[in-house]
Parts: sequence; structure tokens; C-alpha cells
Amino acid sequence: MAGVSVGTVDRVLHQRGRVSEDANAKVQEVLKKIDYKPNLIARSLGRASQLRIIALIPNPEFDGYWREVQVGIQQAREEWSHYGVTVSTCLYDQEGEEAMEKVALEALKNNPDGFIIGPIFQSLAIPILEKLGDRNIPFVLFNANIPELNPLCFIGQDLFQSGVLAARLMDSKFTDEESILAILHVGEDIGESVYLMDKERGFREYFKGIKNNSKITVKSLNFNVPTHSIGGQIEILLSTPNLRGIYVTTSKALGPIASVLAKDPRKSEITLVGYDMLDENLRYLKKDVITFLINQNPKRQPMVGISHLVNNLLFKKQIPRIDLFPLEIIARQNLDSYLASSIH
Amino acid sequence: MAGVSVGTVDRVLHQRGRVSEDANAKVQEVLKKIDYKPNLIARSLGRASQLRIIALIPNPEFDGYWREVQVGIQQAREEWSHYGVTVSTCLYDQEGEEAMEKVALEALKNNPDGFIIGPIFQSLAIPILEKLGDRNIPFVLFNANIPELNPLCFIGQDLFQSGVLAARLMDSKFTDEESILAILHVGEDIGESVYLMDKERGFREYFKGIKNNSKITVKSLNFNVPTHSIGGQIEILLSTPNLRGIYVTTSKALGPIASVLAKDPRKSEITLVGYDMLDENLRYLKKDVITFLINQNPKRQPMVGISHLVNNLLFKKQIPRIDLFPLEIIARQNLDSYLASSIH
DNA sequence: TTGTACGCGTTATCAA
DNA sequence: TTGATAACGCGTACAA
Repeated sequence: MAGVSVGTVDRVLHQRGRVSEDANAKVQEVLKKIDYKPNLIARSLGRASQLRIIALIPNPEFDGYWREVQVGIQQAREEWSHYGVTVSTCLYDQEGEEAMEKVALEALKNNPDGFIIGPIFQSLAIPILEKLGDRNIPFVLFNANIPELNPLCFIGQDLFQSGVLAARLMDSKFTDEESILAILHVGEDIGESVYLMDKERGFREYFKGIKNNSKITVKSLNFNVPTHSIGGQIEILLSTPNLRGIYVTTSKALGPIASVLAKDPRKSEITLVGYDMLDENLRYLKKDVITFLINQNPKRQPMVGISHLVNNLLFKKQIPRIDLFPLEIIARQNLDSYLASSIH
Repeated sequence: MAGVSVGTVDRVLHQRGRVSEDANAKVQEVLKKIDYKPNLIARSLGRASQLRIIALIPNPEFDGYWREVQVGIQQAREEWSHYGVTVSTCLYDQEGEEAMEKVALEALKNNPDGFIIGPIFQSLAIPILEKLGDRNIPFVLFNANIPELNPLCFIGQDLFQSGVLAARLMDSKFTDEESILAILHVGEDIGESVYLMDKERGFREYFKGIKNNSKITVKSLNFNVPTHSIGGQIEILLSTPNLRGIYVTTSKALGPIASVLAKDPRKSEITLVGYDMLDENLRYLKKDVITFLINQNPKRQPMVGISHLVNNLLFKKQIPRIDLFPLEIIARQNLDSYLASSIH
């Protein structure tokens, strides 16, 4: 249309230089006239280059949340395989042979094009992310953010607001009288997990704005012990008079807590709110022991993260710096609709 | 790899016949060995044919719900434009020059490859769908289903369960005492809209299973009048003693109802539950006049519908007969997270 | 500074 | 019944 060859058009499109003013102008004009949009699909066809992505997540052996994450990574792998993208998963342990740093260094040897990382131990993650920064390897974080190390993008949720929402869901008929509400941080080192504090702050904030807030007492507890041995501590908690609600800030150990509560005669008066649609949680949601779950979308977080990486690295698209997921409320009554839906 | 030409492989892949037993076997074997998956991208590149889709929806002039639907169609149009798919929107009125049948017949003249239809008047839609069936033109329905005419696929929600959920969300501290709950069907001819009755049945069902159900009375009302003149009727309703909740079964006219309720001194004791994140609804959700919204995803319904159509017609993929969306609960506290999220 | 030629995986057409 | 070949939109290598 501009009377020049495809080579010239290509040079104009990608500003590779070596184009005369004249040709440039003619091409630009046509581009505008036809509102040219590149066909990203065709682009990926004609490309020789492969994109190698490393997904670095904790070993999900005994953790339903991270097992879901792994499923999401697998789905992303299939989704992008036709574009010449490979995604390798690297699992790390909290310490020992397979510690985060060792695993990451090993992965770096194949010099990959980008990382997607779920960092659960901040202090251990930082040196790695700094190294990636030095070597100019882009990375996307999900689940927990470390904004100072400026990831290409962060995928997660607004944790403060998540706490506010949990509080709202607890504000039921039973919190009308004198009430005690417990916040439970289970199974994570609270020092490492700044993000759990955001949830707690949000939770407390909600009740500041409520009418009968003088009647409500919020207590927070850290249960940093092996999951299977918290039964005793829960029973002590349940003996608290006027206990009306329990907010468990991680998906971990919600099941064990629910199992103890299920046997308590006061279970119908105690609202239990936690996170994520893990099998064990769903069992207790169906029995009305868990009142509400807030879905953190463990499967979609890495999927979207990988999709952002590909869009940026392969298709040179702009991607958001932060992508916060909706805070999905799951009750017994809408659970099936979430399980059945294909868009999930 | 099989020692035959691409032409032969193509014939095997698409079972076009005219292939010798021998060649067929050799190709099949290789396909299995390499776990062949077709590259949909390349397929759409090398295809001459265009796919023409007609979206047939009511004129959204004064209806926020259907305006959202239109936005979704527009997004789908952009999404698929690079695959040689065109989507034309046809609007119909309830009657007159632009009645559903006339518009549909007009659209048929360009013999399109498929339809996506939001049928709001069952009786008017049936003859059209029958004609499509006769002419073997596939169609996807959304919003309301008419299973007898076997659409290629139906996109929507479980309406009975939607009613159950609405009831659950109303079961708050205020329904502890003697309570009256009102179901409002607004702005639709209830005879045409069987689906509203499903919501009502679900709503009533919930309270059958509840402890103090003897104290709860559920009333249903049809407000089939111009939206702007229902103010008076609402005020009469609000004067009902012990009114504790209002469930509006359509997204229409939730705003006007909320605006009346907002001025009522008892607003904090009356739970108002309705549908969809329309601007007007969000205003009242933020003011705590509307307690919960259930999101029907007016934007995504047509998007997914069109995507199913394309996958089936262009890529010959299997698609579900029914695709039910999750029943998303929107409260003031998680509203922003839904508005901000890119995955929505 | 510009143009040509090829390849990506697939479909479609035509000749053998 | 089979195979050769052009085309789709793009990136890239190389020749002019």
C-alpha cells in the first residue's frame, strides 16, 4: 500500500533505523489509515526463538495450597507450549539440600529468560531476587510481594482488604452481644510473613467503624507448630467464653481447626472464616462448620503470572505492575457453582 | 516422518477419505508416537474461510445489564478479529419495526455461520430458534435457556441456587425475630420469564431448612410497571411491619428501590439483595443500602459464548452443552477488588 | 537504504 | 489415491 517492500515496513514497525524519511512517512501514513495492529499469533509462528521460564515454588508435598499452584503451572505450560514457551518447575524446601538459593542457582545455569516466583520466606528470597536483578533476568512474583526489588509484576490480593472482608463476614447475628473474635496465624513464622499482619490490620480496622464495637474484642494468636499437634491449643481456645468467631489467616491448618470445632456443641454460634477451596476445607464448608472461605485462587495466580511474562517477553506487550485478584466469597450455597464453572 | 506428503497427512487428520489403508496406518502410528496436537494458530492462519457470527440481543438503550452485554460482545469481537472471525450485533425491541423476528430474518440474509442469542421473551424467541434449527445454523444461548430447542451451548447460572444464595445472604442478625422477607420481580412479564420463578423457588427452599423458619414469612410481588413509577409501591412495601429483607430478582430497578430505601430510617435493619455490578447499584452498595449483589457477569457471558462458538465451528473442539458461571457475592468490602481485577 | 527469499504449521487447490 | 505448491502474517538473514 505504501509502495515499499515488506522489509522496509518491518524496519519502520520496529524502528530498526536505516529507513529514509520519505519511506518512513509513507509507511506511517498507511499504518494510521488502516489502524494497523500486528497479528501476535502470526508473529509467534515465524519465530525460531524459544522462551524458557522457571517457576520457583515451595515443595508442595504436604500443602494443598501449593499443590493447586502446581496444577496452575501445569495448565500454563500446556497453554503456551505451542508458542515455543517452556516452563520448568523448581521446588524448594525451607532449608537443607533443596533450599531456595541452591535450587535457584542450579536453575540459573541453563540461563532462562524469566522467573515466576512464590516467595514464602522473605529473608531467603531477597538475595536471590537481587541476583536476578543484577543479571537482568526479569521475574514475576505472586502470593507475596517484595516491591523494593521491583518485580516485573506482582500477582496477588489486597491483603488488608482481605482482612476487612473476613471481618465483615463474621459480623453476624452472633456478634450482637458481648463477643470475642480470634485471629489465628497458623504454620508460618510471623516474622517472615509480614503479609499476615496486613490481614490482621484489615480485620481490626473493620470493627473500628461498627456500631457496637465496644462489645467486640479481637484477639490474635500465633500457632507456629506442626499442624497435627494444634488440637490441644484449639480446644483451649474454644473454651473461651463468648467466643463468636475464628479467622484463620492462611489456608493451612483450617481443616484441623474445623475438625475440632465440628465436635463442639457451640459450633453453630461460632463463625469460622478461612482461605481457599482445598478439599479438606470444602468438606467442612459443606457441613456448615466453616462459614465462609475467601478464595485466593492458588491455581490462577501462577497462570496469570506466566501469561504476563510471556506477553511481556515474547509479545513485547505492556503488562500491569500489580495485578490484584478479586476477593471471592465462597459459602456453602455458591460452592458448587464455583466447582462446576469452566471459567475458573 | 511417515514417508507421505502433507496432503495425505491432512486427509488422515480430517478424515476426508481418499486415503489408502496403508498410508492411513503409517500416519496414525506417527501421530500417536509424537502425541500430535494441532497448532490452532497456524490453522487459523492458513484458513481462507471467514466465520460470521451474529449476536442477537435486546436493545440496551435504557438497561445497564444489556449495555454490559454489548461491551462483552465488543471485547469478543476484538479478541477474535485476528482469526478471521466477524461478530455483528443485532438489537431487537419487544415489538414494532425492530421486533426480534424481523431483525433475525434480516440477519439471516447474509447467511451467517452461527448465532449467539440472549432471549428475553421466550414466546417470541421460539419461532426464530426453530427456523435456525431447520436451516442447521448453530446457536448459543445465554442469560436464559430454552433446552428443548437444543442450543449448541447454554451460558448462564443456576437460578435456583442463585435464589438459595440470596436467601442465605439475607439470613442475618435481623431475621432472628419475627420477619417478613419480600421477593420482588420487577420490570419483566413473569409469564415470559420462567427463570425468575426458579430464583423464587430457590429462595423459599432455603428457609425450609432453617431452624426458626416458623418466624419467617416470604412474600412475593410482581412490579410490572415502568421503572420510574414504582416509588409509590415501594413506599407501601416499606411500611410493612417486621420487613427485614428485600430480594430483587433482576438487575433492573434495583437502583430506584435502593433510592427509596436509602431515605427510610429502618434501612440499616432491612437487608437488600439484588443482581449485578451496574453503576447505580454500586453507588448504593457503597452506601450500605444494598447489602449484597450477586454478579451474573453480563460482560463475560457473551464473551464465553462467542468463544465457545468459535472453538466449535472454527477449531472443531468439543464444548460443554451447559456452562454455568459461579455465583459471585459482591459486598461493599470486596467490591473494589472486583472492579480492579484484570481477570474480570 | 532497500528489496528478496525463506520458514513457521496448516488448509486448499490442482495436477498426476 | 497421492503429492506438489501457494497462501496466511510475520520475523529474519542476506543480497543488492
